[in-house]
Amino acid sequence: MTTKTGQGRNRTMGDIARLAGVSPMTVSRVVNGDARVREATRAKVEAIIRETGYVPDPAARILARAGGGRIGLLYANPSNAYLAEVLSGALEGARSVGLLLLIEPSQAGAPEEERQAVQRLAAGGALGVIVPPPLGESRATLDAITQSRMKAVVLAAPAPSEDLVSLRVDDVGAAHQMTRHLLDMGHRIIGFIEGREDQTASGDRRHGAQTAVDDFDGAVLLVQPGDFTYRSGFEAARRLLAQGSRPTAIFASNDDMAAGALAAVHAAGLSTPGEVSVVGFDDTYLAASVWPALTTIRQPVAAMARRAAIILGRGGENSGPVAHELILRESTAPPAD
Amino acid sequence: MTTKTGQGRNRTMGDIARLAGVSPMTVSRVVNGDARVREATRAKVEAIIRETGYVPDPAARILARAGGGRIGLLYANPSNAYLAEVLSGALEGARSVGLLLLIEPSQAGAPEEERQAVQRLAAGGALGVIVPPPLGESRATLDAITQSRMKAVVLAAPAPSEDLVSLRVDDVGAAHQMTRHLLDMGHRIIGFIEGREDQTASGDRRHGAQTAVDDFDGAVLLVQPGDFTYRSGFEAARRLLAQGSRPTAIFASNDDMAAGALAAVHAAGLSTPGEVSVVGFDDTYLAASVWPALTTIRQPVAAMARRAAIILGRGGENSGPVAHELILRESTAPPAD
DNA sequence: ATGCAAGATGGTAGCGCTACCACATCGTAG
DNA sequence: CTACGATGTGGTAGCGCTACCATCTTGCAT
Repeated sequence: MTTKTGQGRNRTMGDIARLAGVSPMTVSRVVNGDARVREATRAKVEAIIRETGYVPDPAARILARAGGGRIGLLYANPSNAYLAEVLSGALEGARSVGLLLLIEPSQAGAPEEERQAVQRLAAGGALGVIVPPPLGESRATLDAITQSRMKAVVLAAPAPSEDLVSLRVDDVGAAHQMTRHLLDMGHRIIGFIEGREDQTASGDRRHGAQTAVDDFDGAVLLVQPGDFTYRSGFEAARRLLAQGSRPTAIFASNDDMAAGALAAVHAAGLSTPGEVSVVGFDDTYLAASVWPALTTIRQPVAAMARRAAIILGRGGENSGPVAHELILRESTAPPAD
Repeated sequence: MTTKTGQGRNRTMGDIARLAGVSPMTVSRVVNGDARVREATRAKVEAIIRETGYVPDPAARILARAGGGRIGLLYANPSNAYLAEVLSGALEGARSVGLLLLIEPSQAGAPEEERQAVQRLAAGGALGVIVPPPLGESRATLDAITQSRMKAVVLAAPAPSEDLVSLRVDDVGAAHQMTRHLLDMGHRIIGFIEGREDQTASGDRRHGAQTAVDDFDGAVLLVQPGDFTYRSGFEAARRLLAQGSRPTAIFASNDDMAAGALAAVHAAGLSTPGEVSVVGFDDTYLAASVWPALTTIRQPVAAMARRAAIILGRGGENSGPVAHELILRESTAPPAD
C-alpha cells in the first residue's frame, strides 16, 4: 500500500504547519486554544485545519502529555441514561480544555474492583477523576482516589473531604421550590416518596420539601420510604393513596419513582393530574416519555460533567451549587375540590 | 489478589526491563505474547510484571504501531440507556484486542452533522467504526463510512451492503419465540404493538409474531402501530383494550412501549398478569424495574459491542446472528378463564 | 572441532504530539 | 535612540512503546 499523496494517509501537524507556513508548535497552540497566538496566524491555521479536515492524533497527544493533561471518568454501570449524558458532557468539557478523557469501568459495591479501577486511572496518568453517582458516596473509591493523590470532582453528591470538589444542584432548595409550587397551586396534603437512605440527596430533598410545608399553614407532608426504583415508587404511592386523608399531589424523589407513582394512581382508578398530581426529580428521559409527561426538576447533568472536566483541567475550585430548573409539564394541576 | 503497592506513578517498560535484567524489547515481546522468548526469561519478566502491577501505556502502544490500532464509536442520542451498555462493551472489546476507542458524538437526522462525525473519526485514524442504532439505518452515516473506506460493524440493524458487517439478534426468530411462549401459555388473542416503521427490526418482530400466530389454529394477532416510546405504547394498548375481543396478552416491540402498555392496562382497571399479560423486547433496565417486571427478550447489547470491537480489530467477518434469550419475569401468566 | 541455521536478545529509530526554553518582534518608557 | 518587559514564534528533546535489523547464543550436522 503506497501512500505518496495525502489522500488516504492521515495528515500530521507538520503537514498543516507547512501548508499554513508556520511551525508545528504554532499549530499545536491553535489546536489547544493557547491564547498567545496572533489573531491573523490563528485564523490562517484554522482555515487550513478546516479545509483539510485535520484532527490531531489522540494517541500522540496522550503520550506527549504523559504526566499531565489526562483526566479520568469512572463509571459504575448505572444502567440508566445518566451515564450517557455524563459521558458526552465530560467528553466535550475535556475537549474544550484540551484534556484527554480516560474512561474506566468500575463496579459499585465491590471495594476491590473499585480500588483497582481508580488505580488503573492513576497508572494511566490521570491527574483527576470525575466521579458520577453512585461511586461518589463510596468509601472505597474515594479513599483510593485520595491515596493516589489525584484530584476529583464528585457529581451529585456532597464533597466528602476538603480536597475533593463537588458539583451538585441545591437539592434542598430545588425540593423546596417544587413543594412550594404544589402548595401555590392549592395542594395541602402532599405525599412525598423518599429516595435511598444511603444517598445524601435523599435526605436533602425530603428536608427541602418538609420545610416548604412547615412554612405553609395547614399543609402536611406524608412521607413514605422508597429506594429510587420504579417499583418502590409504585408501592409507596399505593400506600399513600390508601391513607385516610388522601394526598392530592405526590412528590417522588426521582423520576423513576414518579413513573411508578403514576402507575399506582391509575391502578387505583384515579386520574392524573385531575385527581392526583405527580411530580418527579431529575428530568431523565423517562420524565418526558411517560404519560402524562412529568413536572420535574432538571439537573443539568451534561453541563455538570462538562464543568467537572474543566475544573479538573483549569483547576478552578469552583464548588458552588449548579443551577437547577423547574420543568412544568402535564402531570400537575390544581387539586379538584 | 494482584497488586502489592500501587503507589503513585506508573512504571514504564524500561523499569520492568531493569528489574528483570533484560532489555525493554524483551519485555515488549513478553507483553505481546511473542513466541520467541525463552521460557525462563518470560517467566521472570511476567513475575516482575505481576509484582509491580505494571500496565503498558495504551497510547504509547498505539502510537508506536504506526497509526493503526484505533476504532471509532459513533453515538447519537445520549439519553439512550442503550448507549451506556454499548459503550462499556466496546471499551472492553477494544481493550482486549489492544485498540484505542475513539468516541465521537453524532446527531441522528442531521445528515451534515452525521457526515462530519464520520469524517472526524476517519481523520482520527480509525480503521473501523461501531455504529449503534439508530445511526445504523441512516444513509448519511453509512455513505460517509464507505466513502471514507473504513470498515464498520452495524449494531442491531441489517447489513446495508456487502462490506459492512452487521451484528444483531434474530428479531424474527425472537419475536416468534416470544409469541409462541404466549400461545403455549394458552393465550389466543394477542395484541401486538409495532415499532417505528423506519427501523427494520420493527417489521421483523411483527413478522415473527405473525407467523407464530398463523401457525397456531384459532389464534389471532391484533396489531397496533407504535413508535417505540412509552407514550405510544400506552395509547396503542388503550386501543387494544377497547376492542370488542380484548386480547389477554400484549406483546410490545420494546420495553418502553411495554411499560406504557402496563400503565394502560392498570388505567383500564385490569390487572397484570392476572387479566392481561404484557411482554416487551430488549431487556433494558426498565424491564426489570417496572412492576410487575417484564417478561422480555434480552439482547446482549454489551456483548455485541464487544464483539464488534473485536471484529474490527482482528478482522473476523463474523456476521451471524447473536444469540438472544427469553427472560421470564412476572408480567406473564396463563389467561384467566 | 567448526560451521551455520535457527532461536534469543539487544540497539536504534521513530510514531505525532507537546513541554520547555530560546529567540525574534513589538511597544513603551527613560 | 537605547533599554527592557510583553508578546508571538521556532527549535529541540523526549513521552512509552514497537518495527526492524544487528548481534549474540545455542544446537547439531559435518
